[in-house]
Amino acid sequence: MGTLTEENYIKSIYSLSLATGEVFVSELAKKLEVKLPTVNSMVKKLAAKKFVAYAPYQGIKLTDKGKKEALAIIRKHRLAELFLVKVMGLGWEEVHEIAEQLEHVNSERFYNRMDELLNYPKADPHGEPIPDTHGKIPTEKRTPLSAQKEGKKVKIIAVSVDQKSFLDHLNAKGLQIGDTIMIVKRELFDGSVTILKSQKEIVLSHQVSENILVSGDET
Amino acid sequence: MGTLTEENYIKSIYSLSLATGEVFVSELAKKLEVKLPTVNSMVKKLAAKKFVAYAPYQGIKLTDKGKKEALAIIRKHRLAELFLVKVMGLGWEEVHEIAEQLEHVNSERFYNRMDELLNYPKADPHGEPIPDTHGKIPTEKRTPLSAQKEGKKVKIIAVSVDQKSFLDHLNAKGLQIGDTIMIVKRELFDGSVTILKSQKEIVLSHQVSENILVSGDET
DNA sequence: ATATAATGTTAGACTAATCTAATAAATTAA
DNA sequence: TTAATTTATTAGATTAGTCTAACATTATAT
Repeated sequence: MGTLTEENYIKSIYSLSLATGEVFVSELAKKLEVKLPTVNSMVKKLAAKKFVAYAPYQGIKLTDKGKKEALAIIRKHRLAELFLVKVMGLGWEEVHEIAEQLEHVNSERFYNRMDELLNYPKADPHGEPIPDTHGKIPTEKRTPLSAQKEGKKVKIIAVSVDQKSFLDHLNAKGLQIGDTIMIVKRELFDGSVTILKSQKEIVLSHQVSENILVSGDET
Repeated sequence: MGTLTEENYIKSIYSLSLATGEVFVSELAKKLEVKLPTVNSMVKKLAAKKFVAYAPYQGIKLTDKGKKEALAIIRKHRLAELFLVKVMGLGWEEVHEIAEQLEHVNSERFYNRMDELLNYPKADPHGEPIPDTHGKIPTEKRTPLSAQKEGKKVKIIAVSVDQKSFLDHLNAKGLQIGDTIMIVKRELFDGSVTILKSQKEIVLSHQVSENILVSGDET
């Protein structure tokens, strides 16, 4: 375990490097809302502690140790979110901020008890998978709603953003994780998508539909 | 709200100054496990922020602002402890450490929801009163078990220490908050006390009995 | 292929929280 | 009532995390 700040860097490096396996100083600086030199010196420190592999002017990569640390934090964050929703009755759009704080609580007991009370859940309220104590992530095929063929029937399994404004929008449209929907129409002009959920048509902008993840393959 | 460190200083100042209304630099240093100059500079900072009133070589006193802050932190700590016991099923002897971390979580929503789920409780698992959102503390007359007359029947309402070793000891003796007991004998020699709880005699050392608080007046 | 733009690094300073060593004030004891 | 002891303060250094300004490298665009 590192400091709170180190944990936040590791978490961000993890999520930003998911796609390509590495992340650049500028991306991290933007995400963490600090200046480039700050990231630079922090990354050197994380490298000294063997959380990341890094050479000047190259991308930053997590080591196995760093990945393990990242997954431990993510596990805590997602368990906390689900706990806040299921046990404490809060809304999925308001738990992210609280979980950002709870994820730094250091207590195996606290988190293992949560896991137990929630009956070893596989995903958080946004559909994101919850790593187990060994850092193992349950995987399920998922693609953006925006990439689905017209006529296809799919299940919403996750959202790829957890900003309150976005979740509020989904709440307003009456959409949630687990819903089965049918793709009615994809507009070429603006990329908006019309879907059918229990007899009701719902129109989603491209920006929204690309952040809704559904079961199954790409088109 | 101050920093985490400031919050810990304010909390300690509050508890150490409960009896006399003030606390000395050396006491604080001991409690917080830091050196005197560290406390000295921190106290100057807290004074600049109007959390404490302080003049060199004098005792440290919380201002009204400081008291309010202290009570807000204590409220969060005690709610968290009770929540961990009642909702999460942890033991009263293991929740203190976790609550020390949870008390710094910044979320009205989180704590008010806890309060609601616990049905606006008056005391934590150790019997300590829980301040309300305005910092008001429910009071109840309480005196150490060690100061009770032989033959008296009293109810255990709190413990004045929450070290795991002490609570483990009470668990082993089968005593808990809410128990009604009778004082059988007070030994003059070593101050130990023999009590009766549901037909069973239990012997408690002076050190233990002075940290068990019971209903009612002094002898 | 060189100039320009974008990105990354180094140097040096700042704040928060801590420390040790030296000094000062207050208290206690002779 | 002075000396010794305890307690508190000041001065100066250290580490973590941040910043700005200056410089260096890499990428991009004529």
